[in-house]
Amino acid sequence: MDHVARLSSRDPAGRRSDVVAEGLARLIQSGGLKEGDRLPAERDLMQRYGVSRAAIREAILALANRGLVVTRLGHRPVVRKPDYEIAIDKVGNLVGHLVVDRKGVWNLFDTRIFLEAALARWAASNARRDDIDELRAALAANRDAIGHSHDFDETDAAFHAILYRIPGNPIYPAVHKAYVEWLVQHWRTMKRGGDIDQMNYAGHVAIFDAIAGRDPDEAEIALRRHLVAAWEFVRSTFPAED
Amino acid sequence: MDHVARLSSRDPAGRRSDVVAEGLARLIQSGGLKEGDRLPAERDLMQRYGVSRAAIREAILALANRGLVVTRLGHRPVVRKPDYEIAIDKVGNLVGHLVVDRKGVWNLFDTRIFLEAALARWAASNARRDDIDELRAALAANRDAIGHSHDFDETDAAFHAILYRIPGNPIYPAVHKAYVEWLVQHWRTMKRGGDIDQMNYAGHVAIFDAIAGRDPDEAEIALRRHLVAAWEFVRSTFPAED
DNA sequence: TACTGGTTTTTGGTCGGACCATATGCTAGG
DNA sequence: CCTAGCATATGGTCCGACCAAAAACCAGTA
Repeated sequence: MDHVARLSSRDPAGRRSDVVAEGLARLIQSGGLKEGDRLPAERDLMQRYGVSRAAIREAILALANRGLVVTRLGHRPVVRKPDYEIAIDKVGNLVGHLVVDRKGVWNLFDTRIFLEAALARWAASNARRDDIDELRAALAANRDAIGHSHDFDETDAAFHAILYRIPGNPIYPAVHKAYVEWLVQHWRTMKRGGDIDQMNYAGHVAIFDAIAGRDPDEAEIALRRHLVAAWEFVRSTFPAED
Repeated sequence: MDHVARLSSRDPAGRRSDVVAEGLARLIQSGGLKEGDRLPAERDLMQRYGVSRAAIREAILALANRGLVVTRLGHRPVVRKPDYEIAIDKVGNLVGHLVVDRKGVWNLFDTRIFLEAALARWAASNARRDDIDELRAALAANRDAIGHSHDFDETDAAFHAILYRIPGNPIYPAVHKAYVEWLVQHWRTMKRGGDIDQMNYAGHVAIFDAIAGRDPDEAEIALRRHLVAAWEFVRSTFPAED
């Protein structure tokens, strides 16, 4: 009944902490520990699993690194079921380490252009009436924010976010959030005037018109043009190279 | 200035292990420790950072969980510069925890269809001569493998992999590798005969013909048809109908 | 010289106990 | 009733020790 039997001195399963982490992970995803539940104290767990507290701590740390629990000092670890956003968030700090050069950032930005172009195409073909209405509203908000850098960035991201939401797959919004987080540092540094906002807004208008006009090819073209122009600003944040 | 831990002696912004991990991570990405290098022994690090070995161990474990180092028993941790494949691999074992139900798997498979359809479209428009040749060769190998389940799976994946390689962005192959790993468990379980292979091969032929014929719309349609059919088999591995 | 085998050293993995820092809850005093 | 303060719970850190696996070393042999 108790699958967390004590670990014998000769265990084929690798590190103790891995065994504990695996057990706890299974416990969580099997529903034995629901989201928000606090898992047992370290001193309890070391008795249940028959291992030292160090092993327990390393196991919990592993879970925390995977995003399955959150740890606060003085608190028991709290279970947090992983969703796509957390998953991509976790890989985010890794990606942040490898988009340090222009090539890395371009690879990332390239996939954004590619994915978002496909999303624009999809929207042009499959967007529902209220999707279009939402885009229209976001576009209006974006226009009203021209000249106010912070607000414009907000409404800009909001407009693009709708494209990621239209297919109804929760993975896309998570990816979008990741793109914004990864790339924001590369354009937040540059000063810009209302003319740039004007240009970006015009790009949004073109995208919207194509989608509302149910023209997939034009939607893709408009979006590519818009993002390629945006890339020019991102690349300008890098020192001169090839 | 943001998430970087301050090294102030007054108020350590985080746990000691976090400070150490951050320091080592910075050391790695700054090139102080090149790929393949073995970082100092735990007993050395505890002296350098002036913290206990437990803190060092937790720091190294954190790095290992992030994929920046690999640890083997009796070995010093070996630096492994993160690449896209590792990044997605890391998020992979997380995703594996949340694609337990059909809805989760469908969300994932849906993105694959979406992305791969866009890739097929791209290939139809932008593939070079040798890309086409490679597809043709992969198609032939796939045909010859009909009836041999294992070989067919191999050549099947190889054919699709080419689509991910054509844009020349290393992120796509990494994503493909992840798809295969995440989804393989859901179709490896089902028995199938040569007729299924025949059907899948026919799908590949249709995709290739459309790409070679430079017909983006048809390429996307053919690929969607192919993968939607494949999904039917994936879904059949789930017991209850909802 | 080159190989082979075992011995010593290095190094990660584990353990137990202790102390500290913080959060929570209980309790006594206003 | 409310608040300050103490007791408790719990995570964070440290120490010193031992074990096991891998590596490094070295002597003996062919």
